[in-house]
Amino acid sequence: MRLILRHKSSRYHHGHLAESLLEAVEELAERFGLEAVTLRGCAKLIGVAPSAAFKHYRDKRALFTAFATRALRLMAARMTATASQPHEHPFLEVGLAYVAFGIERSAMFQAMWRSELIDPSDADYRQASQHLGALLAGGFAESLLDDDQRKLSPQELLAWSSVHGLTSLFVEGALGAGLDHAGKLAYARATLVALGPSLAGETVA
Amino acid sequence: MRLILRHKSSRYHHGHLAESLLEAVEELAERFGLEAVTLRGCAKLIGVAPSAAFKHYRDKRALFTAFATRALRLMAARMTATASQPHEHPFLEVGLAYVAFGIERSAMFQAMWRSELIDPSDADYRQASQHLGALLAGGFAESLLDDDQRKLSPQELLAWSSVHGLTSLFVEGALGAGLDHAGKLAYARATLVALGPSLAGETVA
DNA sequence: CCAAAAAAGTAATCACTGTTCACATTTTTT
DNA sequence: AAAAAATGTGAACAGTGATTACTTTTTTGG
Repeated sequence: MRLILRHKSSRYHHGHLAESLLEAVEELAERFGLEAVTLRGCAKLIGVAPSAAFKHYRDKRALFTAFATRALRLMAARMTATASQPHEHPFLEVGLAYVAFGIERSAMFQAMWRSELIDPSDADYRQASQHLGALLAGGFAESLLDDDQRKLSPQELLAWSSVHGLTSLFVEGALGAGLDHAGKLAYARATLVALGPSLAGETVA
Repeated sequence: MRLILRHKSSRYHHGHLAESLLEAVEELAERFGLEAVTLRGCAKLIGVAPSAAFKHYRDKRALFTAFATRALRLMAARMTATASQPHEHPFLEVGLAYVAFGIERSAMFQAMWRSELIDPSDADYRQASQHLGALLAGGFAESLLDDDQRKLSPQELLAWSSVHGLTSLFVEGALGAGLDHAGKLAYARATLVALGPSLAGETVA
């Protein structure tokens, strides 16, 4: 990932600072961990004064909320792309897209579920999370992070939980330490295949 | 939970500072979130100078590692207690113990999986995580966080993933926002019951 | 077209954080 | 009882998020 620095040499205005800050968050989070991401660190990486960030985000939480929002949208896009193609077992492939996104962009996956860093009243964030929720409905869950969510059926929740748990264990480092990307995905596929019997006869399957 | 303050009025030595700091971490994490827990905040809550903490823990990470270690041990104890009683469906009950622990002590559950806050080379931590791993073996997983872990069977990993994912979704706030404790557990039970067909004929079931 | 307003940057400063260090007090050991 | 070890205190340090007054650039309306 290439960071957008300044447009030309030493221009006063950066031009894409809001965008660049999001990229810096991911860059630093992937390298040093989400907890280690610092507003000043992001600003320095981009080559801008720390206080410039506050012209685009009210505070650090707003920046992370925007980062989580982007994560939700990217994940949704990936699942949509997967679902739009014909597959023998749609749930399996969409579930694997969920896992793959988590493994490949672990900082984003962690950020989108770390509620302490997110402002849930943010409009963009709410919209993105509801959109992902609608997508999961096509896969295995109706409504995500919604106040008046209908109760998912046991099979739907089981499907979501399995996929989410599998991804979390990989991302948290509790699983697959010795496996490369392909190995993790193969392991995940075998696990989700084993879920088949529990979903048989469901629209989810 | 009552915090241990000072033994008598204004005694110079606290007497149980290491222990008290761990309790303070949980207290503050449950109230304000794990990210908001501060060494100085813990010290102030106990009524001690900030620098006193460093006589018992090398740094903040060491304190959190001890906290995660305690979490692993408490969870292991709870699962052991559940497994030691006769049940019609042992996996189901042990899995529900996992979920219940996460819901009731969410700060601990979050801390034990937040690898950025943990020193994985800590001897106590390693021992506790291996012990929990051994317990999961009786339930559904052989080896946790182990370098040379054998590959879990798809069914074993599926069981662990489902339980872990379910707990995570509850703890992260993505699920069950409108449910009380009993409601969440009932929801979890229904979900894990639905996993039955996938585990049929396994030692796990 | 250009002055005025808005947008987007800077530098200095604030309170708070983790951490260290020299020192004080208590407890334990010899 | 003296010495040593353990466990506390208080004052510092650099790094953090955040605010403020100010500067520079871009956009806009008569």
